[in-house]
Amino acid sequence: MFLSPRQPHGGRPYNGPPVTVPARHQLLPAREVDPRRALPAMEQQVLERWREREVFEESVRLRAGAEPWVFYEGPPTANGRPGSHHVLSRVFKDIYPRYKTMRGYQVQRKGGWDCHGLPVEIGVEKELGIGSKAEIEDYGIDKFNAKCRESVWAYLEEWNRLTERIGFWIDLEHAYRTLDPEYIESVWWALAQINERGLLYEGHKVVPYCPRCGTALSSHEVALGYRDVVDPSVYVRLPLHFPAGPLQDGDALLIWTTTPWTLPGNVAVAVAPGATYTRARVNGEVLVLAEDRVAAVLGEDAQVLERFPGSALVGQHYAGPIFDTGQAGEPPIIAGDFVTTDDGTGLVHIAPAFGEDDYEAAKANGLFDPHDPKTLFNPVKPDGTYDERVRNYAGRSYEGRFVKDPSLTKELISDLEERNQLFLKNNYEHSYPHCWRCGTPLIYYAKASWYIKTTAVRERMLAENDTVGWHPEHVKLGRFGDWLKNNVDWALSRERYWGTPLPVWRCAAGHVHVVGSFAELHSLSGVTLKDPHRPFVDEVRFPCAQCEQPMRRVPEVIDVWFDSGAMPFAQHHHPFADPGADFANDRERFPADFVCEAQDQTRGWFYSLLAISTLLWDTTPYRNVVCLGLILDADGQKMSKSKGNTVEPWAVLDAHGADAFRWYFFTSKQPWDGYRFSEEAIAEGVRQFLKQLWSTYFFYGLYAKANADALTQATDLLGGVGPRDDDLDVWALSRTAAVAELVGERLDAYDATTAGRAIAELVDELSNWYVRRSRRRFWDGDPAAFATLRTCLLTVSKLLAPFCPFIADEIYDNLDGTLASVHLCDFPAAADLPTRDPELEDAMAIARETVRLGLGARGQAKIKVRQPLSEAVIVASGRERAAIERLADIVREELNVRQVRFVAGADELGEYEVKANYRTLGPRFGKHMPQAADAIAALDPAHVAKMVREEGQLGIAIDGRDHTLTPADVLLTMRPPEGYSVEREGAHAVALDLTIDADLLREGHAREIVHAVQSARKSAGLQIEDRIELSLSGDPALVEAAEAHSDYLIGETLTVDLRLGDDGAAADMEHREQAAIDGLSLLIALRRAEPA
RNA sequence: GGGCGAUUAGCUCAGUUGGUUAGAGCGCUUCUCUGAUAAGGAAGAGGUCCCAGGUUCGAAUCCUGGAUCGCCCA
Repeated sequence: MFLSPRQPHGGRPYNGPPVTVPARHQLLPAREVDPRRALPAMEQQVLERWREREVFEESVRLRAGAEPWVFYEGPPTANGRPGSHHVLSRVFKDIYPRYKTMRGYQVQRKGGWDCHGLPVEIGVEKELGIGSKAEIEDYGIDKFNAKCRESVWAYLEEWNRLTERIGFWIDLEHAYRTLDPEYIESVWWALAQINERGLLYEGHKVVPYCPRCGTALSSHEVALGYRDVVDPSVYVRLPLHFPAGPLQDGDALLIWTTTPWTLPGNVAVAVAPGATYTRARVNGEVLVLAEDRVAAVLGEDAQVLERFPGSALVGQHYAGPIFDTGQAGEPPIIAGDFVTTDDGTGLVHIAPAFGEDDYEAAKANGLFDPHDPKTLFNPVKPDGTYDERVRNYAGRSYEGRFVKDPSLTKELISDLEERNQLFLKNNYEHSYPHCWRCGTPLIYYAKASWYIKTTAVRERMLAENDTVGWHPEHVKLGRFGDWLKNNVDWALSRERYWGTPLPVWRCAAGHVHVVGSFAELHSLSGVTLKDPHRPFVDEVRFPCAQCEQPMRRVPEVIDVWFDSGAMPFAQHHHPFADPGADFANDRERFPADFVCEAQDQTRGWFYSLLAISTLLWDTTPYRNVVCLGLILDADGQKMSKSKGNTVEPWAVLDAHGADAFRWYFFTSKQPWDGYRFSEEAIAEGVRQFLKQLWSTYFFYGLYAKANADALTQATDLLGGVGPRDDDLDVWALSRTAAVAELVGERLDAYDATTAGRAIAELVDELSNWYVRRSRRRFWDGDPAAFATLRTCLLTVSKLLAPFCPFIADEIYDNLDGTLASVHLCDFPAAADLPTRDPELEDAMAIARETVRLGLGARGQAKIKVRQPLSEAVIVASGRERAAIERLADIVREELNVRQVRFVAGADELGEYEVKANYRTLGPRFGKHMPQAADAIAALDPAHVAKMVREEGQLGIAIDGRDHTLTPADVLLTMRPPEGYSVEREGAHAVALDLTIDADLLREGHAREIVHAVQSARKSAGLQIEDRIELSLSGDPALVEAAEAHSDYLIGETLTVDLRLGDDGAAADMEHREQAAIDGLSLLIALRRAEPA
């Protein structure tokens, strides 16, 4: 039964620390409710209670042995202050685990911290006032890394505080940390596994590189250093030795470059295979270039001799190399899909060591072996100077010359000129990246780098991705699927210091050994590392198994995304802590049922998780992913510290509370669409929802206290409250059940937004309809009303628990408290919920609509609702009429009329109009729909109404053919007559009789007087249950009205002694007020009556 | 340049498989109710559903093209 305490299924009884649950009658709340309670302060108290009762721990313990539901925490870095976007992801990481726990699953939540990486290093560099790798090495890698280790935790305390404050339940005490030796060992193990499959290799990566600092720059650093510069723009002839296809003797290819220093690295020329190329004659020579570029490059006088597609050039060779570098053979023309004809000549010189497109194109055409770094032709040394191979054809060496030296550029160009290969030179102004530290122009430069051959599992990753539930759905095939389709091998290594060391050792002969555990390293070298970080690990050497030469570790550390992507197993120190475990089939640990991060993680964590798990176990590491959008400020601007438009989480929490913060994120919009964040929006949620809920809860508490005696005796309602006789009770319970079903269904679909909005709607209905219409019964102490509202509130508190865990727990604890927290309860399931009565839900909707129309009619006539009227005339028939008749009392009271009368037809109130129902007839008539609609509109509405009512069908001729229409096919609409106070909508209208006779007027006055007395009671500071002595004097009409309705007056105002028209009595009362009613004056005097 | 998403009232957002006159909240104006609610209710003002084509009896919704904004990539 719904109200009875239940054992949560799938777990043991509560056996945590002793919990004090106040002994009390169940319909009575444990504590009084403060209507103006500040929510943040309330939340602090709830937090305290959670700590005392160990509610989080217990909520997990309780489900021991139950089916696991696995959550992975994507680790944040604690070296920066947490912001609002962290609150966003953390509350979404909280709501679903809470929900699933209440559904009976066991949800372990292990926290985690990402500790390595460039952001940490940069923070330390700033702190030390240094900015280059040389300076770090001068400072000492050991000391530098020690600083990094420290600074990782700079804001740990604030992270922990914020995590607790927002109600994010996660085990921070046993959080995994990517810097721990155990974690690193698991990462090593994974790399060794990948290596055993032959998927770890050394290749090249073309990176923005500062030749002076000798360091690669991150894209962020590159963005810091763009400057407008003037570079030479040179067009170079490449003669042909053996022209073929469309090419002829004496033709030359024409290429364009703004970086002449890359020409010695040339190994090919790329063309766009689909574009049109020409042989064009200008000044007696024939040049080959894209047709689109002829006029711009050769001038208007150039003569196009022949056109052909770029593909006709592919496979031909030109005379080369451009500079004498000792390269053998003639370089080829290849296809490049990146080649455009927007600038240059449509023929692009390819130097694979100096451009990413170049590198990929050369690799794709087999111009070097990507798995053998030595085969990539790179004549530039890491210090930015040419090596001994570069010379001109006169034999002059360029060895040792710095490639960005302007005088070198001049020499290279004049060398081309001397050989008659320079076609044109001018200047080119463009934005070019420079080193943000030293100002040197950056070069794109192929660095040796370690790769994981993820392309080997690309198809597998795509197949696995297909099984993942992405939210929003479009990420699967869109952003993420697209990324996977274009997957390239994972560049794993970083030439940095603070990171998981790459466990690769190599000897002078180039033999490679990948170490997969500390034990293995010990057995090879005899060394036991206390700290596996650099520089200690760098010192470990051991003899090569093949050649006996010493093996030394390569200097790189690994990409931090590999760290975090390894968390499914590394957080458990698998396989070292659980030898022999079948991890991939361990339902308690793998795969995750749920992960949740911001959308930028598609290329970050979501990818690294999938890649690693696919490499190791051929399977996805997660089943459902929720992607969160970006938080913008109220003007749609990205939040950033420099703009000063960030919203500090603490300010929001202090002012509005965690529930309000959470509620905003859950319900203001679908989370992946991003937010326009403002405190005002959060405050609105508080007013609209949290305060309304609190106020309903307060109302319950207030009247429960006032009726404590009656409720204490009403024990029969507690065993199990079935459907009540009262329509409002049944309706409220039915609506609650309906919303509970919907909320469960939506949360199962990871749609917290729709679920939350449904809860808000329910609370609104309870507050503004159920309670509003049931006040009298609460005033009278009707236990059924209390039991109903209590059931609804408790159900709401359970539905709301995953969303707003604080207010939900406060309400539960005070109204029920059987368990130590609402978070130990089961989520309301169908079997626990009150019975649905869809017919009544429907009827109530119609009744409310009728009331709305009636109030509209009153508004038109400008007659206050307090003034009773004799009659409301309602036009309705069939289902609607039955609904309103069933709920006539509610309609009557709400409209304040003495009776409601029904008229079946329009006859008395107006006329019908008849229209076709497009929805049913459209599919039937198709193209003939307009004729059908016309024919129906031409019918006599009264006849249609009669036929529909009496026959249930209607014959009609359309285009000379007979058709039978059902009542659903026609829509009857009211048209009101002139001069009536009528509100209408659809087939439905309400008219009010506006005659106010003396009797009605007296009753209206009586109600006004009661209202005035109630205000006086309130301003006199009386409690709602206080009895009073009351004296009314003044205008005779008012006194007369009070007399005529004295029973009503006495009952409403709790008067034990009523004096009318007695000025003397008024003089004795402490509290006197002058009231004006309908322009008449009334003196109200009252005092509290002593209890008998 | 490519991929993805968004565009509906002054603002924040709903809008189910295409169906009659496109909704809510906030804000504004007027009125009103209230012994729970700095709340609620009624009425009013406020819309080329980004634009242009197309499909259809019928398009905010489906298709094509374009614009603007955002994110990611190049």
